[in-house]
Amino acid sequence: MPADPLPPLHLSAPASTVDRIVEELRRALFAGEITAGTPLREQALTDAMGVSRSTVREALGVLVAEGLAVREPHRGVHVTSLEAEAVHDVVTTRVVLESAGVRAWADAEPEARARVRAALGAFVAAARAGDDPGRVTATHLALHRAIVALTGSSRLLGLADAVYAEIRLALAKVDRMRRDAPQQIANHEELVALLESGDTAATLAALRAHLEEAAESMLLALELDPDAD
Amino acid sequence: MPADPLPPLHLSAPASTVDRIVEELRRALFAGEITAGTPLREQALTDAMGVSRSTVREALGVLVAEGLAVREPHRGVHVTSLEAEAVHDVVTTRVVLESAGVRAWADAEPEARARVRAALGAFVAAARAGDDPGRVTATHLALHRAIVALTGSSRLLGLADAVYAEIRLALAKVDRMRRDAPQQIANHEELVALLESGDTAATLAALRAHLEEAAESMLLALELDPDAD
DNA sequence: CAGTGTCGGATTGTCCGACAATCTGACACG
DNA sequence: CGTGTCAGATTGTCGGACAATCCGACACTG
Repeated sequence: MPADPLPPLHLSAPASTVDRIVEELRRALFAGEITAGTPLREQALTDAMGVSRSTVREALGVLVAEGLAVREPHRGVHVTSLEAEAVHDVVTTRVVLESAGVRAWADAEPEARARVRAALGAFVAAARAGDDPGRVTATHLALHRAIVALTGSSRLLGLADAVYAEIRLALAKVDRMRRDAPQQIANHEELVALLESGDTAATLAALRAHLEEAAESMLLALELDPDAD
Repeated sequence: MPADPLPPLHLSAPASTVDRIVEELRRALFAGEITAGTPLREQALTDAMGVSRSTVREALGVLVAEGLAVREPHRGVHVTSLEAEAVHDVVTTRVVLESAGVRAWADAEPEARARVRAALGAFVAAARAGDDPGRVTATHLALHRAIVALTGSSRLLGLADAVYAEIRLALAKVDRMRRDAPQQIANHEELVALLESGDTAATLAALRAHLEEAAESMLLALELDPDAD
């Protein structure tokens, strides 16, 4: 008998230069060192980071694919900025995508449901601990993502990710200045409780209300935002 | 008199080289000229298409971002297998997006509703005339697109476009070999009639049935095993 | 002065050639 | 039969180059 067939192991490849550039840009974005709307010039980044323009271009492509930046032909790449109108549009989109997840709750894989519960737990823990605000935002988004994942569709999840990427920056700002963490926790706990209850209509209503309220907070955060605190 | 303030016009930028490469690769993929799992070598594509390797690399990045191909570090990019599972996934996604349009019918802008009727007319005309099969597919997709547009959300429309881009060529193949044009016309006319009737539930059911049937045709056209759950 | 044509610098899109790092398969070796 | 080694193929990154395009300033016209 062969001893152990070896447990499944996986080795993460050493980060490529492109990955490191993307990572650094992401960090600067979320830290607020690069504000919304700022153009990301290829030559400037090339000089600043000591890599070739080809590599910078590829990194910018990744950022654009993630929705954190936008590319306009012959005009360059600039950091995604949310207009008020866009915020409402995002709400409409999120309502559609996440409602699909809510409707799928009953027929969803048990693991998918378990992942929603786990995501809720992680979010509550992070929000209660009041750690790293970035971590709160990440777990918050992860919860909403898990709801979309209830549909079991990788494409829907991908579409949702595109939307989340767009609002991640604004949401991070909201989470950073939000004083009502307990209220947020309660809202999400209620949402999941409604899901578990099986009352789809009520859940949908609560979801829509929650998303619209979140949009309000985002608009507020975006407006009364001179710069550093 | 103060002439018209000019209606909103938009000009589509001429396709970049990268776009044309991506388009050509997509075509080859759906045409079966490149089978699933085939590695896409940069040098080979460079030679075959008469463009530089940098450009090919960027195009491959787009394909990977779209999920049509996979990149493994230092090993290259290879075509993902368009499994039957993917087709079902697309149906789920389309049902969610287009159902949102159906639900929005009552509250939609009158122009948006008018555009659905116009799209239906164009599709029926093209299908009846049996013209250019490409035109049939275009008007067909335009109709479904118009339904999503009922939501009034540019983002939802953008997400739908991403999905349509992925299936456009497969759908063209279906439209080309489909002998049941009259049936197709009837289906879509019924769908819009249900919309007009205001019976949302019935419309949603018809939509789902239509999309699932379309998926069957697509699987058939792609010669895939229709069984996957 | 409003509107229009023109010019130059800045920036992107694409191309080319190069090289190190890494992967793959074959082959020799114990 | 398993292991070490090596050459070729392929990718990742670099640097430089040039045309196309965009942007702002400026001169011109009526």
